[in-house]
Amino acid sequence: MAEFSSQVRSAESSPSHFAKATTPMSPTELPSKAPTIKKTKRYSRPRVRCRSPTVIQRLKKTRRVKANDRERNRMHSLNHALEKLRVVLPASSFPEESTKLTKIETLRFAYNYIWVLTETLKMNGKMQEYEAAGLPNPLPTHHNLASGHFTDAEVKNESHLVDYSSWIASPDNTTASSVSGFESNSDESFMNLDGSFGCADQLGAFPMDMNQPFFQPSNLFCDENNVPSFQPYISAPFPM
DNA sequence: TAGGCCATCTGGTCCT
DNA sequence: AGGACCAGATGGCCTA
Repeated sequence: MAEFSSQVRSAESSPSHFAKATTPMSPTELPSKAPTIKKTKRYSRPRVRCRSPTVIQRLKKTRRVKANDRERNRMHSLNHALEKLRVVLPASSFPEESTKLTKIETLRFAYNYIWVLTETLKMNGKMQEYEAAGLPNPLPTHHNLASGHFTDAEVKNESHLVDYSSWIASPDNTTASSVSGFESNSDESFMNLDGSFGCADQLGAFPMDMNQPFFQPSNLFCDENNVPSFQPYISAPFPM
C-alpha cells in the first residue's frame, strides 16, 4: 500500500495537488530507533496540556489539512485501482472507438464480464459431460441452427453466443471466426463498449448490454425431447 | 442550460 | 491521538 502511494504520487499525470501530498519518509529517513530509556513517572495526574484557543484552532486546521491530504491520496489509490480494472476489460481494447468507462460502468462491466466468463466455463464443462456420455452436442451448431428450432432472432443471438464462448475459450482468441463463419480475426473480435460482443464490421448485438437483461448460455441446452430450448434473456446478473 | 461525472473538502464514526 | 473509511456538500467541466 505504501508502495502504491508513492507510485500515485509520482505519477506523471498527477495534478498539482499531488505536490501538496505529504511524502512519507523512506526507511533510510526514518529516525534510528533510540535506545529505550525507562522514565520515572513524574506526575500523579494525567497531563492535560493547557492550550490557548488560537493554538487549538491551529491544531485543528493542521489536522484537517492532513486529513484532507490522506483522503485525497486514498481516493487517488481507489481511482488507480479502477484504472487497472478498466484496462483489463475488453472494452479497453478499442479505446479509439470508445469513451472511458465511468466508475460505475467499470464496476458493472467487470461484474458482468466475470459472470459471462464463469458461465462460459460452466458451459464448456457441460459440453464435456455430453461428449463423455456420448450424447450429441446440445449447443447450437450450424446444423441445428438450420433445423428450424430457432427464430431468426434466436439464430442471430445463438451464433453470437457460439462465437463469444469460443472466443473466450480459445487461448489465442482466434476461433470466433471459424465457428460461425465470421471473416474476422482476433483483432476484430471484441466486446463493445455497450457490452455487445462481436466483430468490428458486423453484429447486431450479443445481448450483453450492461443495463439490459442477459443472455444465459446454460439455457441453450436441449430439453428432454432433444429440442433445443432457448431462453434468450434472464435477469441481469448485476442488479441495476 | 440541465444533468452527469468527477475531485475535493468536510465532519462523523470506528479502530488501533 | 491519529488514521482509515464513509457519505454528504460543493463547485468545475463536459455534453446533449
